[in-house]
Amino acid sequence: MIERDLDKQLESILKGAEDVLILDELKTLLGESIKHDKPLNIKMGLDPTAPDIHLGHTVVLSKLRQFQDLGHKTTLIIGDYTARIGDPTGRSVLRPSLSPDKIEENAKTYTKQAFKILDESKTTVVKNSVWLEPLKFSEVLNITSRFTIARMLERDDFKKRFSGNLPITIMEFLYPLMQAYDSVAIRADIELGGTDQKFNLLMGRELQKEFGQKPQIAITMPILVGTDGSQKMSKSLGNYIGVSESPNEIYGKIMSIPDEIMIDYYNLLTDLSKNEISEMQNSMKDGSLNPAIAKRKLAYIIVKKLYDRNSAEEAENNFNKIFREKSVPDEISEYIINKNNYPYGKIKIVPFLSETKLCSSNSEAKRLIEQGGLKIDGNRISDTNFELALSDINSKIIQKGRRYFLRVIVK
RNA sequence: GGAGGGGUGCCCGAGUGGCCAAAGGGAGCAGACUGUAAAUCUGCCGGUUCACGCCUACAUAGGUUCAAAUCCUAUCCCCUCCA
Repeated sequence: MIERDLDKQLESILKGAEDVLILDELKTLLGESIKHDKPLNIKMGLDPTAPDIHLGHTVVLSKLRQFQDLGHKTTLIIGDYTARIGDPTGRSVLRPSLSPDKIEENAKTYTKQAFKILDESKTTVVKNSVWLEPLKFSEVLNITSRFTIARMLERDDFKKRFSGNLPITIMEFLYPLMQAYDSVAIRADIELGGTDQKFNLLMGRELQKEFGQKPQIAITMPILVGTDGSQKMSKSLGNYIGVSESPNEIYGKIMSIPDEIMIDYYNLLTDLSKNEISEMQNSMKDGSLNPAIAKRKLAYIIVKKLYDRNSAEEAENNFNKIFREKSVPDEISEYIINKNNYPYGKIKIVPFLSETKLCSSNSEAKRLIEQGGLKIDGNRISDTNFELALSDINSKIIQKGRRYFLRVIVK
């Protein structure tokens, strides 16, 4: 069922969006859709170039989800064919191409993870190899004849590479056209993407016109900044939060983002209304709301979104235990010692730490102790020659720094 | 086909015969501080050794030298320009 209230639809659609091309067309389209009770076809593409998706991807996915909640039809395109080329967007160098096997594998985990955000029952998933693979060369020529090099070079990244004498392959030129053809193939009414996708989304409009279709509306979403607070979230920069990471991990990583980007996260990743968010922003500014509290709430919301209420609560408790009360989490992984391996009943601490993988080498273990980062049952150990006595070590907790715990079990 | 540039530690990147386990930055780890795993400050950041040291490391394989990331040779890979 489509949401009948046009303004309500608009508010939801526009929240967080960077750009809508073209807004008036969108209004008309929504109006007609409501009038005829006919859902719109919303397109979003994902290229399975890596095995996991992260919060950055979920910005656009969440927008797609909103459309689902508004009663529209959504199509998630798995760009298995386009992934073979690799989207040149924002790239200063040629991407390495991926093997079909790898792509296939990635596609599986991608869709699975995307359903943490999307409503599976309302999503049509298709691979674009379905229509791109069988295209004849003559058809490709037909498509390519409609665009000029000059038009392609309007794109900033291509322009930079071109003028900087960096290579651009013809294949890369084809990428935007392929994505555009996806829109033709599924007769998209609206396509969603990151701001960096603007060019590609516009190509879709143009190609649809060439094929006698009504051009799609392009809605772009801002690029999410990574946990470092400065660069876009990406796996290769190591500043990402993966959607399949554990609740504790996600909660903690959110807590580690700089305060300044919190509002962005609220805007792009939560369902809070614009008003609620700006209220929060003001309270932080005038000092009535501590940023730490706002950040905890954010972390909670995101874990809840990706998992469920229970996981979010557990993650919160865990965090509080460790960092606020500086005590020990409820669940600690165990390390089992076989006492037969230690006939003298004593274990040297340094090799023990590397054996448990708490430290990656003896030197690191030694450093840790010298720097005061090791505690056993809350007592700081500062002697690198310390020895554990098997007789009283059972079920004691080894703590590295603040966040790593291990319970020792003697058997 | 020809000419040229380059491959350095987890990543980026400096280093052109000894003072180099290799500047600087980032990431990571630890400590202090904090109603945050924010910010900030401090320390650490190849392995092994109590330590002197030793071992492994600057694409790969050889060579020159008392001494090589740095010079030579071959090989592999990447990039640019001309055609």
